[in-house]
Amino acid sequence: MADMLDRGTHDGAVRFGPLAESLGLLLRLSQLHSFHDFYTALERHHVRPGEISILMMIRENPGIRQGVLASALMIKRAHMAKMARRLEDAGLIERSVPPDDRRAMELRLTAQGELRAAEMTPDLEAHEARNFGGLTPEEAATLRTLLRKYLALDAPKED
Amino acid sequence: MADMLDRGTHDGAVRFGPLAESLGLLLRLSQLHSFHDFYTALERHHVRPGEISILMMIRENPGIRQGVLASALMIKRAHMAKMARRLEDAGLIERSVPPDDRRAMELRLTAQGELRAAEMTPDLEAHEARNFGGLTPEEAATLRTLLRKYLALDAPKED
DNA sequence: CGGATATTGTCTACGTGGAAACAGAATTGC
DNA sequence: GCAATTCTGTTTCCACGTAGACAATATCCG
Repeated sequence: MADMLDRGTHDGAVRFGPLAESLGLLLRLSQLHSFHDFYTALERHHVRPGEISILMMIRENPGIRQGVLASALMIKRAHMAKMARRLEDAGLIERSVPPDDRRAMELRLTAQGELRAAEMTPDLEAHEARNFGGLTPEEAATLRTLLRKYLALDAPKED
Repeated sequence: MADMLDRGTHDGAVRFGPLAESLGLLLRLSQLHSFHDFYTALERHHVRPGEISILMMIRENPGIRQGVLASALMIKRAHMAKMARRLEDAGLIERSVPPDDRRAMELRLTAQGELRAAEMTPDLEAHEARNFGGLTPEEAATLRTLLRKYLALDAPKED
């Protein structure tokens, strides 16, 4: 093994330079890292990763409208429309037009959707318990808190 | 009109429930939030977001091979091949086959690529300085440190 | 009321990124 | 040396997600 001069010849020896301080890149790489683990942990439920969060959100917010859910998950309405249609075709959610606004589309879980969501929950929690990467559980908790604050998400308002 | 990060744009705020504790979703939302800001800050350079990190990485690691760069940025070789081709066509990078391994492809910035990278650097740094979201600079520094540790980017990994 | 504007979901075209198969080159085993 | 295997980049096809235009509905204002 030579000295450290031959960087760039192996995976672990690449210099990130200023990019190592880029929050955007760090978030991107972390998201990819977490996503890969997430996908392998839940693939056996035959539900796409993006659809999982939709199911869980509808379970927490029955009757939520597509656009509201889309902006909560930071995806576009066009994409939400496709996924909602697919989940409806799969029999997991039900879409209904509310009488007070016939443009809108309210989303609710079907019985089958509830079952699927309940089936996924343990795997989700197990994934969360393992998804610390190189962090201690305390550091992971700090990380979550910081991310929620970064997103200005910490406003758990109760009705 | 919702200009800020108010996911509860209606009377009832959207409840994230257990997903508010999901590191994967928090990372995903944070990455999307950062990405949007990143894109608007650098779109005038006419370089795609994914290509910016490639240019910066090549600048830090001249002669790096496509596959090594791909795994460092956690993207697939197939995709790296396309982007490298596009950057070569744009005259920003130069691709050369090293004599010791004629399968490989070494990447370097052209003079034009160096210029473009130098042009982008101030905007990148300005973006980093503004991209704290709801965090204080100290919290942002902690967040970066935690993300690097999560990715095991600080500790040099040996086989 | 009736026209102008905004909102909601949807559709089409496009860009981004991956999976799998492939060709060429390097390495290993015989 | 030669076949088999492995590694590198590439190609093709496909899934995910967005941008922009659209129709239908709701709201605002004269």
